[in-house]
Amino acid sequence: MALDRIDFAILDTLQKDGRISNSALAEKIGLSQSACSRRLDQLEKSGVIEGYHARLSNGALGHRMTAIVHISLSGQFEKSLAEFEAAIKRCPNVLSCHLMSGEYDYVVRIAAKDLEDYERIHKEWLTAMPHVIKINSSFALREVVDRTSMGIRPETA
Amino acid sequence: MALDRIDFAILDTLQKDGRISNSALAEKIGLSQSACSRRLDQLEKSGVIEGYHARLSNGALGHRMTAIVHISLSGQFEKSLAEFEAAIKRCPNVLSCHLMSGEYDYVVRIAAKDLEDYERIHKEWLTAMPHVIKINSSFALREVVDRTSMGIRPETA
DNA sequence: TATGAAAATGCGGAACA
DNA sequence: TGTTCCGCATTTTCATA
Repeated sequence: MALDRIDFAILDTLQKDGRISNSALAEKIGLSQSACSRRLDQLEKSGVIEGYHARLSNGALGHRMTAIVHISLSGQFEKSLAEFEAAIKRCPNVLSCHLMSGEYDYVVRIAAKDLEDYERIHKEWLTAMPHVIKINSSFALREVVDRTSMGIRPETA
Repeated sequence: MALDRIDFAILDTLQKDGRISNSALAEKIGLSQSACSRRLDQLEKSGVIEGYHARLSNGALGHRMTAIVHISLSGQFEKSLAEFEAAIKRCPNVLSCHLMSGEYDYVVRIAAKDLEDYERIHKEWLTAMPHVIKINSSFALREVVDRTSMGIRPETA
């Protein structure tokens, strides 16, 4: 799907305010309401927009600690990977998880209330996952940036 | 702010569908439209809901590669950290960045079109940031989980 | 531009301390 | 008796054909 600068403007706006009304969006980017609505439909149907989500404050919900955990499995067979991934998806404290090249198999970001809570998660979830042989935990002192998608650069929008 | 199970149900729903209408939300959680709207206002004003965002497909926008980069600075003075963080915030390819305890100072997640694009980002952005003395890049083979906030567990909602 | 749907707001009433 | 929250009705705003 080919995107033009108006599409990028729509994406940029919706990335910053996912609940903006169609009429406000149309006015902001200088399009009629109907044209704006049609483009939005296209962007959603084509999969460029995957969904809309409320961003909740982990802190306000009592989760003030972020851990970044490097995990290795005992083997890299696809079956082992699939079993581990199914398990990690079930853990509600997992914010992100990537299968990696390099020294460790997975990098996992975890939200916890505090160190005690992290200990629980480590014990009840991480060490209980199938095929895990090595777990290396680091803790975030500060969150500097956190977004799900790349910023739309002004020069492309 | 004290949250009850109705609040958790609202948060859970909005996390999954950030553009749901107030009336649909009210019906889903079994509340009148006005009561629902008031609670939502409160959740927004109190900071539990930080915002609403469209989730864009990095793939559909041409960014098919995710790198996880560990970065060390030459000193951990607050001034050095602040200068580095100001610089990293300016890079549009940065998805997340955390100041860490442990061996490396920062863990940074980066979106790139391909390896060539990553080389450019590495050269133009990462090595150009102030106080950086060590950069260690790993590449994601697969994204298993990616969310900004913790899942609301059914038993709490 | 028109029509119906949805959101904001004000008011009354119930539950509870 | 004061506070908090629900629900209904009105007004205004918005989505969509």
